[in-house]
Amino acid sequence: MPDPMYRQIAEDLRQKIESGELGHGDQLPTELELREEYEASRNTIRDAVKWLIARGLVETRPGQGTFVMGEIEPYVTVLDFDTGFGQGAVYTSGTQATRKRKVPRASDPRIEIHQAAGNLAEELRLEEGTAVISRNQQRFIDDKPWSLQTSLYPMSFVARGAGELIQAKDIPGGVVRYLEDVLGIKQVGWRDKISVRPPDQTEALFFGLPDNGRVEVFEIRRIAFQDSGTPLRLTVTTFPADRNEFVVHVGRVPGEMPTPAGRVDESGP
Amino acid sequence: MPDPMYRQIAEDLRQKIESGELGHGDQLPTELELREEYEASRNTIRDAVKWLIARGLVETRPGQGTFVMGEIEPYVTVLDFDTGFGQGAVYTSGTQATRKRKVPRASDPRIEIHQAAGNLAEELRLEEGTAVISRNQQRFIDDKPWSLQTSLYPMSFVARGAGELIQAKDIPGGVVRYLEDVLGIKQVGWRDKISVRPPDQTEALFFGLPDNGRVEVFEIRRIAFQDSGTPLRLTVTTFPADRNEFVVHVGRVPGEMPTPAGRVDESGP
DNA sequence: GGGTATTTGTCCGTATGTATT
DNA sequence: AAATACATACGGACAAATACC
Repeated sequence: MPDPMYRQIAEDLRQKIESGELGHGDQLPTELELREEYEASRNTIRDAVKWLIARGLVETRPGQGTFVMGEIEPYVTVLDFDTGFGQGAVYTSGTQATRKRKVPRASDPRIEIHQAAGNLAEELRLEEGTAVISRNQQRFIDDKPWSLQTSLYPMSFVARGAGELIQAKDIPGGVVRYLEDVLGIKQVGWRDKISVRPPDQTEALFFGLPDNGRVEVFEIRRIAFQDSGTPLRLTVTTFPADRNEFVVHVGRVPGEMPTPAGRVDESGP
Repeated sequence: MPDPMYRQIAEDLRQKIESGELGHGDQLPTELELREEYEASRNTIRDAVKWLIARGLVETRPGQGTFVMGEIEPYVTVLDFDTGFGQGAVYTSGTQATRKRKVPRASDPRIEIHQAAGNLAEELRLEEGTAVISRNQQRFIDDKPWSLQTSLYPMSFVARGAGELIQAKDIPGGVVRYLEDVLGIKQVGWRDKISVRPPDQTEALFFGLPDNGRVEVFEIRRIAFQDSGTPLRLTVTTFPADRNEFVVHVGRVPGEMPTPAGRVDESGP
C-alpha cells in the first residue's frame, strides 16, 4: 500500500470503481463531501482525483461534479482490408452477435503542395526537394470524428495525367483505383507502421480530446507500393487511442470477417 | 492562447523545448528559479510542470531537478513474421542505415491452469469451464524488459501427448513447432487485435513505468488457427507504448525487411 | 433572462517530508 | 552533516461553469 494520503484515497476510490460499487457514469461525492469523508484537505482530495483522471477512471465536469468514465465501444479497423476512402472494414467491438459494420464518411480533401524532405523523402524514395501532393481529409463514423488522414503522392503523377489529384474533392472509388484507371499504376501491397503518440493541437481539437493529455493517438503510416517496388503513396492516418482498435489477418483465418487472406484491395487508410 | 497562468508558463516552456532551446536531457530551471522568472507561486509553476509531464515532455527527479525527456529509439516488431520465442523480427527504429536487428530473450514460463470463461472461451471457441494452460513469460531485449506474454492452449493438447506444455521451461524452437512435431497440429494463420490501455500493476512494475499513469501499453491478442479453422492458441502480449512500434506487410512489399509476403512462420507474439 | 446555489478550476502562501548530491 | 530540489499536505480566496428556480 503506497503511503501518501492522496494515493490511499485514490486507491480506495479506485477499488469502489473497479468493484462496481460505483458504476459507469455514476457521480462521485463532491470534493467537499470527500474532504469530510477522508478528513483531508480539499487539495489532497483533488490530488487523489487527478490520479484517477490520469488513469482514465474518472472525469471531472466543472460546475457538475466528478464522474466514473463511461464505457467505450471501440471501433475496430481491419488493416489488411484496404477499402476506398469513405467505405471500409470498420466494426464496433463487442461480442460477435452485437458487432456492427460501420461506414466512414470523408470530408472533401484539403490539398497542399509540399517539398519532400527528411522522413517523407526517404519513405517515398524521392530526391529531397521533389514536389509532392498532400491530400488531407477528416473522416467520420456516424457523423462523429473518427480519424484524420493525409495522403502524399509524387507530383509527377499529375503531369502524367492524374489531374484529379490536385482537385479539392473526394475521388469516388478511391485514389488507388483512379491511379490504376488513368495511369495504369497498380498497388500491389503496402507496409503499415503503427505507433502511439500524444495528439497535436489539430488532432486534439478535431477529436475533442480532453486537454489533460491523457488520450493519445494511433498513428498509422502506410507506404503502398507499385508492381515495380516503387512507393506509390504515403498515407498517414491518426485515430484516438481510447476508442479504436486494429485487426490484422495473416495466413489463413476462418471467415467471420470479410477478409480472405492474402487478398489486396483498394485505397486507404 | 489559453488564459490560465500555469498554461501560459507551460506553453512557454514547451516552446523552448520544441524549438531545441532546451535539448533532450537538459535540466530546466528549478521550481524556485521559475517562480522568480515568471513571477508566480511555486504551486503554479508546479502545475505548469505537471502539464508538461502529462504530455511526456519533461520528467522530474526528486532531489535533482526537472529534465527534458530523453529521446527514445523505439523497437519495431514485425507482426506478420512469426518467429520462435526468444528470436524474432525486431528492429531498432531510425534510418535504414542505423537499423539493427535485435534478438529477444524469454524467461522460463510460469505455468497456470485456468478455466476458460467469457472472452477467453469465445476466442478459443471452447465451452465455458474447459481447462486451458496458461504459459506466462517475461521477454527481454539486451536484458532490458521488453514485453510480457501469456499464451493459452486447450488442456486437451496435453492429454493428446504434448506434455511439455505444462513444463515450466522454454520450449526451444517454439511451442508452435513443438505442437506440429508432436501432435501434427499445424498453424496456418492468425488474427491480431491491437489496442492500447493503461498498464496493470504487474506491467508497470516489470517495465519500470512511471506511476503517473502517462505511459500506456500496447496489448496484442493473437488468435492462431489450425488448418481446420479451429483456434490453436491465444497469445496476449503487452509492450510499453512509448518505446515500441509495429509493422505489418500486406501483399507484395519490396525487400529490406526479411518478410516475403504471404508467408507464415512459427510461434509468438 | 436573471439570480443564486453548487461544484470544480486557478492561484496564493506556508510548513514539513524525502530523495539526492 | 548540510544543502538542494522535488513531493506532500494544509489553509484560504476568488473565478468560472453549470444547474435550478
